[in-house]
Amino acid sequence: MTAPNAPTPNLPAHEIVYRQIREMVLFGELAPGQPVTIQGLVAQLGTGMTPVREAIRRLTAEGALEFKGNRRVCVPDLTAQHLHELAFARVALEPHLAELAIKQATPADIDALEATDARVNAAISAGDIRSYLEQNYLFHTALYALSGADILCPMVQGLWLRVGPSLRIVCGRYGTLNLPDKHAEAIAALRAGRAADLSAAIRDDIVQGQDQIAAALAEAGGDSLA
Amino acid sequence: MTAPNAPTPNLPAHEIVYRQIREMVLFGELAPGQPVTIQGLVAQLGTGMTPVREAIRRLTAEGALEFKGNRRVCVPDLTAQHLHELAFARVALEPHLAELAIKQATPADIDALEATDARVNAAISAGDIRSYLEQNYLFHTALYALSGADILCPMVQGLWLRVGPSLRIVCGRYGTLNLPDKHAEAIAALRAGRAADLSAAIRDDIVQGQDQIAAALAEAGGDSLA
DNA sequence: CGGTCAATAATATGATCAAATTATGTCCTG
DNA sequence: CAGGACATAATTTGATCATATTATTGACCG
Repeated sequence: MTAPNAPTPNLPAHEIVYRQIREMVLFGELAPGQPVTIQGLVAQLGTGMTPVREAIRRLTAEGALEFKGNRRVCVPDLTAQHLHELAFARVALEPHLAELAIKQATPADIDALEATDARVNAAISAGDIRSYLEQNYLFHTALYALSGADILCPMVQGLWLRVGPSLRIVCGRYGTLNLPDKHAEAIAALRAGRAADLSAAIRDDIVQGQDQIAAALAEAGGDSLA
Repeated sequence: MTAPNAPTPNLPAHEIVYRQIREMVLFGELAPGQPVTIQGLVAQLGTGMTPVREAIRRLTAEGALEFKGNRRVCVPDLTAQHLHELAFARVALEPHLAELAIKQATPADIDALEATDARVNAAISAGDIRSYLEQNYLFHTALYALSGADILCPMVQGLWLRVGPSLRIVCGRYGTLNLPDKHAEAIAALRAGRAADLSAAIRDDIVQGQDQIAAALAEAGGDSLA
């Protein structure tokens, strides 16, 4: 009855809408500072306004969207201070999740991560920004998910949700050439069971990426990347 | 037409409802594992169901409520692992916020904190659990707010939102006698400008509190406090 | 003990109301 | 006479509610 590509017809509409808008933010379809209107999303996604409202509330709570004063919602525009806070939180949490993951990872898990990293490199070579953002996100997310941390993983995903739009801007402006890639070191450490090395690789990856955004922001002058 | 106690008629209803439910969770009016129905809240709060739906989505995103499979929402029941994750995140973030706060705090700010701490102690002496939870939350929140960290502060508040219900259970079960109170040390360090001491005091406060919950959970046997 | 039916609660749509922003026109000033 | 600013009106947008639809739960009957 349903089309073959309807894997989860039981999923509520607000969940679908939430994921759609979330991907728009994560992979840069919505730029920082860009206003987001409920009715615009209703028209764009072809659904009622209640699911859209609920999705926006959720994303606002996660920091992916921001209440801009008078009932106006937009994608947040990061300041240097915000970037600093995000870097601190990421360095505090993500290496720890990686260390937890090392105890749970099976060889099959590591192979899957390596395959994802190959797609990351392919995207970098091809200069495909969208694909790079997706696969890079997938690499980190999949690694952390191995930790089985029910609370910390969603927290970290919230941090990525805040960094996403700015990362997109930086990639679009300076290309995918000198992007951070400590993934190979991370995978090697994961295979060898060297927790400290894995932790360091992830930390370096984070710091490099954040430094690039910070540099772009400093070059842009003001508080904004827009 | 409206009652005299309508101080903010301009605030949207979903915001009001959100804060009401949030306080219920934070201060233990809703117990862990307790199911939360939309219509129950509609009847209890005397509002429409749309604001209630939006508030529930927001709280679910923050981890204060949990989607329990079949479109059922309830207050999460912490396992030992979840408690461990929360303790890690709190220790990673809250002492840092305290250190940031020390640079911004004015004498008036510190006096206000001391007044709040006095109310914490009064609540402990009186055995008033609800007041203790409120004032203790207020003490930490106000301290961290001094840091001016727009991203980290809401993150930490999300952590408190998850701990709240369990803390209430523990207080109700074992009383307010041997609760952690490193607040005096924290205030002294804050006045003296000793960042390391302040950081240590906050960390000890967190660890003691979490250890109490962990002990209660271990005594209860299973994964649950309920 | 299993299956079916009814009741209940959540999901989702559309309509209505209120608020805000934008655009326009007029008046005042240089 | 021209340009800008303020006030007002209109359109756009968000908030809320009432209602219909659907799925799940629990009970009752075979």
